[in-house]
Amino acid sequence: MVKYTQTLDLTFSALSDPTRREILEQLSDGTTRVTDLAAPHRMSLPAVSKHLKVLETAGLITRTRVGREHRIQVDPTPILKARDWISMHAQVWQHQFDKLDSYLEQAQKDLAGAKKNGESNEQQG
Amino acid sequence: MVKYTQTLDLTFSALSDPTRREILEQLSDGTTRVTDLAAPHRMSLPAVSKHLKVLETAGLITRTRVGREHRIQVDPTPILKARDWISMHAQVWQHQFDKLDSYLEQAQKDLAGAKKNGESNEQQG
DNA sequence: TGTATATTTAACCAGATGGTTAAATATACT
DNA sequence: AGTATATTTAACCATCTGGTTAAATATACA
Repeated sequence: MVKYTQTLDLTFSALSDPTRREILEQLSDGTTRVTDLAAPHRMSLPAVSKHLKVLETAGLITRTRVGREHRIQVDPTPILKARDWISMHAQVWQHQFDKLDSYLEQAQKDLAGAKKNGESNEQQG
Repeated sequence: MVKYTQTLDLTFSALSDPTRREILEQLSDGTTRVTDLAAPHRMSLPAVSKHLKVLETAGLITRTRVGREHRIQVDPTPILKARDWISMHAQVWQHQFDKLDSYLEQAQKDLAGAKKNGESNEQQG
Protein backbone atom coordinates (compact mmCIF):
# COMPACT_ATOMS: atom_id res chain seq x y z
CA MET A 1 0.00 0.00 0.00
CA VAL A 2 2.99 2.23 0.42
CA LYS A 3 3.95 1.18 -3.08
CA TYR A 4 0.53 2.05 -4.44
CA THR A 5 0.69 5.52 -3.00
CA GLN A 6 4.23 6.08 -4.23
CA THR A 7 3.21 5.03 -7.71
CA LEU A 8 0.36 7.51 -7.73
CA ASP A 9 2.66 10.23 -6.38
CA LEU A 10 5.17 9.68 -9.12
CA THR A 11 2.56 9.30 -11.83
CA PHE A 12 0.56 12.42 -11.01
CA SER A 13 3.76 14.35 -10.46
CA ALA A 14 5.13 13.25 -13.82
CA LEU A 15 1.87 14.25 -15.49
CA SER A 16 1.83 17.68 -13.85
CA ASP A 17 4.43 19.11 -16.23
CA PRO A 18 3.22 20.26 -19.66
CA THR A 19 6.47 19.34 -21.37
CA ARG A 20 6.17 15.80 -20.09
CA ARG A 21 2.55 15.54 -21.17
CA GLU A 22 3.56 16.77 -24.61
CA ILE A 23 6.27 14.14 -24.74
CA LEU A 24 3.68 11.49 -23.97
CA GLU A 25 1.54 12.86 -26.79
CA GLN A 26 4.52 12.78 -29.15
CA LEU A 27 5.01 9.15 -28.24
CA SER A 28 1.43 8.54 -29.38
CA ASP A 29 2.48 9.87 -32.75
CA GLY A 30 5.18 7.25 -33.04
CA THR A 31 8.15 9.44 -32.20
CA THR A 32 10.76 7.44 -30.33
CA ARG A 33 14.25 8.98 -30.59
CA VAL A 34 15.32 11.39 -27.86
CA THR A 35 16.52 13.99 -30.34
CA ASP A 36 13.22 13.88 -32.21
CA LEU A 37 11.27 14.10 -28.99
CA ALA A 38 13.33 17.10 -27.94
CA ALA A 39 13.07 18.98 -31.23
CA PRO A 40 9.70 20.76 -30.73
CA HIS A 41 10.53 21.92 -27.21
CA ARG A 42 12.16 25.25 -26.60
CA MET A 43 14.70 23.95 -24.18
CA SER A 44 18.04 22.22 -24.23
CA LEU A 45 18.49 18.52 -24.90
CA PRO A 46 19.67 17.88 -21.32
CA ALA A 47 16.44 19.45 -20.08
CA VAL A 48 14.40 17.02 -22.16
CA SER A 49 16.69 14.22 -21.05
CA LYS A 50 15.78 15.07 -17.47
CA HIS A 51 12.09 15.00 -18.29
CA LEU A 52 12.55 11.58 -19.84
CA LYS A 53 14.27 10.41 -16.70
CA VAL A 54 11.34 11.62 -14.60
CA LEU A 55 8.92 9.76 -16.87
CA GLU A 56 11.11 6.67 -16.74
CA THR A 57 11.45 6.74 -12.95
CA ALA A 58 7.68 7.00 -12.71
CA GLY A 59 7.43 3.99 -15.01
CA LEU A 60 5.53 5.92 -17.67
CA ILE A 61 8.08 5.17 -20.36
CA THR A 62 10.64 2.50 -21.07
CA ARG A 63 13.82 2.80 -23.02
CA THR A 64 15.52 0.48 -25.47
CA ARG A 65 19.05 1.22 -26.62
CA VAL A 66 19.65 0.68 -30.32
CA GLY A 67 23.21 1.58 -31.07
CA ARG A 68 23.72 5.13 -29.88
CA GLU A 69 20.03 5.89 -30.04
CA HIS A 70 17.55 5.43 -27.23
CA ARG A 71 14.09 4.33 -28.36
CA ILE A 72 11.44 5.57 -25.96
CA GLN A 73 8.12 3.80 -25.51
CA VAL A 74 5.05 4.56 -23.41
CA ASP A 75 3.99 2.15 -20.70
CA PRO A 76 0.39 3.10 -19.98
CA THR A 77 0.05 0.91 -16.88
CA PRO A 78 0.77 3.53 -14.19
CA ILE A 79 -1.24 6.19 -15.99
CA LEU A 80 -4.20 3.85 -16.10
CA LYS A 81 -3.82 3.26 -12.37
CA ALA A 82 -3.96 7.00 -11.86
CA ARG A 83 -7.12 7.12 -13.94
CA ASP A 84 -8.52 4.27 -11.88
CA TRP A 85 -7.88 6.20 -8.70
CA ILE A 86 -9.85 9.11 -10.08
CA SER A 87 -12.63 6.88 -11.35
CA MET A 88 -12.84 5.09 -8.03
CA HIS A 89 -13.80 8.35 -6.34
CA ALA A 90 -15.44 10.32 -9.11
CA GLN A 91 -18.95 9.09 -8.53
CA VAL A 92 -19.00 9.97 -4.83
CA TRP A 93 -17.42 13.34 -5.53
CA GLN A 94 -20.03 14.04 -8.16
CA HIS A 95 -22.73 13.08 -5.69
CA GLN A 96 -21.26 15.32 -2.98
CA PHE A 97 -21.00 18.13 -5.50
CA ASP A 98 -24.62 17.75 -6.56
CA LYS A 99 -25.63 17.64 -2.90
CA LEU A 100 -23.83 20.94 -2.40
CA ASP A 101 -25.72 22.44 -5.29
CA SER A 102 -29.05 21.50 -3.82
CA TYR A 103 -27.87 22.57 -0.38
CA LEU A 104 -26.98 25.99 -1.67
CA GLU A 105 -30.29 26.27 -3.48
CA GLN A 106 -32.10 25.33 -0.31
CA ALA A 107 -30.00 27.70 1.77
CA GLN A 108 -30.85 30.43 -0.69
CA LYS A 109 -34.55 29.72 -0.27
CA ASP A 110 -34.20 29.48 3.51
CA LEU A 111 -32.42 32.78 3.60
CA ALA A 112 -35.10 34.43 1.52
CA GLY A 113 -37.79 32.99 3.77
CA ALA A 114 -35.95 33.94 6.94
CA LYS A 115 -35.55 37.51 5.79
CA LYS A 116 -39.23 37.74 4.98
CA ASN A 117 -40.09 36.40 8.47
CA GLY A 118 -37.43 38.41 10.28
CA GLU A 119 -35.68 35.26 11.61
CA SER A 120 -32.07 35.24 12.82
CA ASN A 121 -29.28 33.49 10.92
CA GLU A 122 -28.76 30.96 13.76
CA GLN A 123 -29.84 27.36 13.65
CA GLN A 124 -32.58 26.50 16.08
CA GLY A 125 -31.75 23.92 18.82
CA MET B 1 -5.60 26.45 -24.68
CA VAL B 2 -3.11 27.96 -22.33
CA LYS B 3 -5.84 27.77 -19.71
CA TYR B 4 -6.48 24.12 -20.44
CA THR B 5 -2.84 23.26 -19.94
CA GLN B 6 -2.59 25.30 -16.76
CA THR B 7 -5.64 23.55 -15.38
CA LEU B 8 -4.10 20.16 -16.04
CA ASP B 9 -0.81 21.31 -14.50
CA LEU B 10 -2.51 22.43 -11.33
CA THR B 11 -4.79 19.42 -11.16
CA PHE B 12 -2.13 16.76 -11.63
CA SER B 13 0.20 18.66 -9.34
CA ALA B 14 -2.46 18.86 -6.64
CA LEU B 15 -3.14 15.14 -6.99
CA SER B 16 0.55 14.24 -6.75
CA ASP B 17 0.67 14.67 -2.98
CA PRO B 18 -0.63 11.77 -0.85
CA THR B 19 -1.91 14.08 1.89
CA ARG B 20 -4.00 15.97 -0.62
CA ARG B 21 -5.37 12.76 -2.13
CA GLU B 22 -6.28 11.58 1.37
CA ILE B 23 -8.04 14.86 1.99
CA LEU B 24 -10.07 14.33 -1.17
CA GLU B 25 -10.96 10.86 0.08
CA GLN B 26 -11.99 12.27 3.45
CA LEU B 27 -14.26 14.67 1.62
CA SER B 28 -15.93 11.65 0.03
CA ASP B 29 -16.73 10.46 3.53
CA GLY B 30 -18.58 13.66 4.28
CA THR B 31 -15.90 15.38 6.36
CA THR B 32 -16.02 19.12 5.80
CA ARG B 33 -14.44 21.06 8.68
CA VAL B 34 -10.76 21.96 8.40
CA THR B 35 -9.99 20.71 11.90
CA ASP B 36 -11.67 17.38 11.18
CA LEU B 37 -9.85 17.06 7.88
CA ALA B 38 -6.56 17.78 9.60
CA ALA B 39 -7.03 15.36 12.51
CA PRO B 40 -5.82 12.11 10.88
CA HIS B 41 -2.70 13.70 9.40
CA ARG B 42 0.53 13.72 11.32
CA MET B 43 1.31 17.32 10.61
CA SER B 44 0.36 20.73 11.94
CA LEU B 45 -2.89 22.49 11.15
CA PRO B 46 -1.13 25.17 9.10
CA ALA B 47 0.39 22.43 6.96
CA VAL B 48 -3.07 21.05 6.20
CA SER B 49 -4.30 24.58 5.66
CA LYS B 50 -1.64 24.97 2.98
CA HIS B 51 -2.71 21.74 1.32
CA LEU B 52 -6.27 22.99 1.27
CA LYS B 53 -5.09 26.20 -0.35
CA VAL B 54 -3.32 24.20 -3.06
CA LEU B 55 -6.48 22.19 -3.69
CA GLU B 56 -8.54 25.35 -3.73
CA THR B 57 -6.21 27.16 -6.13
CA ALA B 58 -6.39 24.16 -8.43
CA GLY B 59 -10.18 24.37 -8.23
CA LEU B 60 -10.50 20.90 -6.71
CA ILE B 61 -12.32 22.16 -3.64
CA THR B 62 -14.48 25.09 -2.70
CA ARG B 63 -14.94 26.66 0.66
CA THR B 64 -17.98 28.03 2.45
CA ARG B 65 -17.59 30.00 5.63
CA VAL B 66 -20.11 29.18 8.34
CA GLY B 67 -19.33 31.25 11.35
CA ARG B 68 -15.75 30.59 12.28
CA GLU B 69 -15.75 27.26 10.48
CA HIS B 70 -14.81 26.68 6.87
CA ARG B 71 -16.83 23.97 5.15
CA ILE B 72 -14.82 22.31 2.41
CA GLN B 73 -16.44 20.66 -0.61
CA VAL B 74 -15.03 18.78 -3.57
CA ASP B 75 -15.51 20.14 -7.07
CA PRO B 76 -14.85 17.14 -9.32
CA THR B 77 -14.79 19.15 -12.55
CA PRO B 78 -11.02 19.64 -12.93
CA ILE B 79 -10.27 16.11 -11.78
CA LEU B 80 -12.62 14.77 -14.42
CA LYS B 81 -10.82 16.87 -17.02
CA ALA B 82 -7.57 15.28 -15.93
CA ARG B 83 -9.17 11.88 -16.32
CA ASP B 84 -10.44 12.90 -19.74
CA TRP B 85 -6.91 13.83 -20.79
CA ILE B 86 -5.70 10.38 -19.79
CA SER B 87 -8.64 8.68 -21.47
CA MET B 88 -8.12 10.67 -24.63
CA HIS B 89 -4.68 9.12 -25.04
CA ALA B 90 -4.98 5.79 -23.27
CA GLN B 91 -6.13 3.82 -26.26
CA VAL B 92 -3.24 4.88 -28.49
CA TRP B 93 -0.75 4.33 -25.68
CA GLN B 94 -2.14 0.87 -25.11
CA HIS B 95 -1.82 0.17 -28.80
CA GLN B 96 1.78 1.42 -28.90
CA PHE B 97 2.54 -0.65 -25.82
CA ASP B 98 1.08 -3.81 -27.36
CA LYS B 99 3.06 -3.13 -30.51
CA LEU B 100 6.21 -2.97 -28.42
CA ASP B 101 5.32 -6.29 -26.83
CA SER B 102 4.99 -8.01 -30.16
CA TYR B 103 8.15 -6.30 -31.37
CA LEU B 104 10.09 -7.62 -28.41
CA GLU B 105 8.64 -11.10 -28.89
CA GLN B 106 9.66 -11.03 -32.50
CA ALA B 107 13.11 -9.74 -31.64
CA GLN B 108 13.44 -12.53 -29.12
CA LYS B 109 12.58 -15.08 -31.81
CA ASP B 110 14.92 -13.43 -34.31
CA LEU B 111 17.71 -13.51 -31.78
CA ALA B 112 17.12 -17.18 -31.01
CA GLY B 113 17.12 -18.01 -34.72
CA ALA B 114 20.25 -15.96 -35.32
CA LYS B 115 22.11 -17.71 -32.54
CA LYS B 116 21.13 -21.12 -33.91
CA ASN B 117 22.45 -20.09 -37.31
CA GLY B 118 25.63 -18.53 -35.92
CA GLU B 119 24.74 -15.05 -37.18
CA SER B 120 26.25 -11.90 -35.68
CA ASN B 121 24.27 -9.52 -33.50
CA GLU B 122 24.61 -6.70 -36.07
CA GLN B 123 21.88 -5.64 -38.38
CA GLN B 124 22.61 -6.48 -41.98
CA GLY B 125 22.14 -3.39 -43.93
C1' DT C 1 42.55 6.55 -35.93
C1' DG C 2 40.00 10.66 -36.04
C1' DT C 3 35.57 13.00 -36.39
C1' DA C 4 30.58 13.35 -36.09
C1' DT C 5 26.29 12.09 -33.79
C1' DA C 6 23.26 10.64 -29.79
C1' DT C 7 22.66 10.99 -25.26
C1' DT C 8 23.70 11.43 -20.37
C1' DT C 9 26.05 13.37 -16.40
C1' DA C 10 27.93 17.13 -13.61
C1' DA C 11 27.77 21.45 -11.56
C1' DC C 12 25.24 25.23 -10.87
C1' DC C 13 21.17 28.37 -10.02
C1' DA C 14 16.51 30.47 -9.09
C1' DG C 15 12.19 29.47 -7.64
C1' DA C 16 8.65 26.18 -5.90
C1' DT C 17 7.20 22.88 -2.30
C1' DG C 18 6.09 21.10 2.12
C1' DG C 19 6.99 21.28 6.59
C1' DT C 20 7.70 24.01 11.18
C1' DT C 21 6.43 27.54 15.08
C1' DA C 22 4.57 31.97 16.46
C1' DA C 23 1.30 35.44 15.71
C1' DA C 24 -2.92 37.35 13.75
C1' DT C 25 -7.83 37.25 12.67
C1' DA C 26 -12.57 36.02 13.15
C1' DT C 27 -16.17 34.07 15.55
C1' DA C 28 -18.48 31.98 19.69
C1' DC C 29 -19.37 31.53 24.59
C1' DT C 30 -20.06 33.16 29.47
C1' DA D 1 -15.19 42.33 28.45
C1' DG D 2 -12.59 38.25 28.51
C1' DT D 3 -11.61 33.58 27.12
C1' DA D 4 -11.85 29.68 23.98
C1' DT D 5 -12.13 27.82 19.33
C1' DA D 6 -11.37 27.74 14.17
C1' DT D 7 -8.50 29.00 10.83
C1' DT D 8 -5.10 31.66 8.23
C1' DT D 9 -0.88 34.29 7.69
C1' DA D 10 4.01 35.24 8.42
C1' DA D 11 8.61 34.03 8.67
C1' DC D 12 11.70 30.61 8.25
C1' DC D 13 14.09 26.40 6.50
C1' DA D 14 15.57 22.19 3.87
C1' DT D 15 14.74 19.86 -0.13
C1' DC D 16 12.95 19.31 -4.79
C1' DT D 17 12.30 21.01 -9.54
C1' DG D 18 13.30 22.57 -13.96
C1' DG D 19 16.24 25.02 -16.43
C1' DT D 20 21.23 26.24 -18.02
C1' DT D 21 26.16 25.24 -19.99
C1' DA D 22 30.20 22.33 -20.21
C1' DA D 23 32.05 17.88 -20.18
C1' DA D 24 31.78 12.86 -20.52
C1' DT D 25 30.34 8.57 -22.70
C1' DA D 26 28.99 5.55 -26.35
C1' DT D 27 28.38 4.52 -30.93
C1' DA D 28 28.89 5.29 -36.04
C1' DC D 29 31.42 6.54 -40.01
C1' DA D 30 35.39 7.50 -43.20
